[in-house]
Amino acid sequence: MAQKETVERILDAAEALFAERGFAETSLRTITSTAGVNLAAVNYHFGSKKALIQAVFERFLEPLVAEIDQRLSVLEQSPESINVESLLKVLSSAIYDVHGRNTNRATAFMRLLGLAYTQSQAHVRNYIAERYGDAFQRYARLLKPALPGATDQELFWHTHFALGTAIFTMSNFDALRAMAVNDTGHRGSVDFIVSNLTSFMAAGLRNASHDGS
Amino acid sequence: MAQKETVERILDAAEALFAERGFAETSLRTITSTAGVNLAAVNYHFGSKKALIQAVFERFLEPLVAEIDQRLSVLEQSPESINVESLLKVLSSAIYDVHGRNTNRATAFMRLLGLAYTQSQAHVRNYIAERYGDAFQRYARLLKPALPGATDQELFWHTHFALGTAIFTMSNFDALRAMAVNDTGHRGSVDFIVSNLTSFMAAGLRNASHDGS
DNA sequence: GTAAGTTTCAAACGATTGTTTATGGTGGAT
DNA sequence: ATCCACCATAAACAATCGTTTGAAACTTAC
Repeated sequence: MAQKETVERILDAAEALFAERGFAETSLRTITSTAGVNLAAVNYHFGSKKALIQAVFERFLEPLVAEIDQRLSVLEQSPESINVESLLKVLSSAIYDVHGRNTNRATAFMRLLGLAYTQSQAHVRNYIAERYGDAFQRYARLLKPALPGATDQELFWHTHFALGTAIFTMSNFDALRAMAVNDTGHRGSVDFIVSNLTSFMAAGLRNASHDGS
Repeated sequence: MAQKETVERILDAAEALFAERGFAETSLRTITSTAGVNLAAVNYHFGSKKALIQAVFERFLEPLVAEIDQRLSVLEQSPESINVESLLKVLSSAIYDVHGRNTNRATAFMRLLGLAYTQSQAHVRNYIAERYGDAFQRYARLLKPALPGATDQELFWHTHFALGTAIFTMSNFDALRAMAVNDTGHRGSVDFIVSNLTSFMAAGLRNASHDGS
């Protein structure tokens, strides 16, 4: 009866529970019990809870970064098509491609990315920075000529403003959608939200530099 | 020797520690020991840890919301001057006025606001939503005519995109400035960053609706 | 000075946490 | 069948958590 490996069942349960409640708020016992495995299995297969957290991130970041890297290479082959929108599109469609139409997993992934920043788990941030710093640098190098007229200082801050917009939205995705139902009557499709988010970020990146101050 | 009341010393320590590490990651024992009070004092004066968290929020949200409310009333007296920039300016200058040039406390305040969203403490979000929902609604009602052409759905999401931009930036203010020194050689003055942040948010709010999708 | 009310204090409580141990079971190779 | 590496299991471990307790210390009022 196609029993999943213990390791994968732990990763599945941990991913969902971490996304739902955060790291500190999720105990190994709830992870192992929803995974249907023994408590000691986590420490046996991963070594520690911290290592489990990193394993969860590695499992979904690895294919995502590979996908982004490939798409950037494609984009570089026709440099005239490189602009803010196409660069942002690389990110959103990479996410979409990796997780397909499994929106549950996609939103879990988004929340995890947000938690990586906001939950003060230093080891997670260090791990991500060390492992995927190069990919980020490559992206930044491509973004720079797409925003002519911006100083290095402005480029830095505007990039992180945009990053913050995306991460905040992602990490509160479910809560925001619930509020949207209350306030507007519509939950908003993922496509609608992502498209609006991209527009917002692009407009901010483009026009912030040319404003008053 | 002007000994602060126990209650205030607990609030001071809790505010700083919560902002630094989050709620679940901060134990009552570290709070009481850095405050120099007995462990039982928290439960004696506040009743529980949850009540302490809410008290921390109440202490800094109360004067801030009052300040914002007053500034909105002033703005409403000359309706022709209501636009995206002036509405954003209300928020930034209200924060500046409440915390003065005490940037330590201002950034702690911002991180707390961010944590209220990201850390999955439902009781905190419920408390804030229930207590300050009206103030938020008032702001949204003023923002709506300042963004003509946007549907209710777009207005909701763009507002929260902008909110996310600000909260993310502020809640990682120190870390971002440290990175800025590495990447650009400049730390960036508070005025420079706030001004750029405001421009970014205004541009996003303004132009997101008129784009492709 | 005594009594009542309020705050502080050290100590303990029960519950939960991540981790470890010691025991058994399983499947494949010799 | 014997051995061995691998994995699962139940139980216990030590540490930490929020909370409670009961008595001591202090303040206030008469």
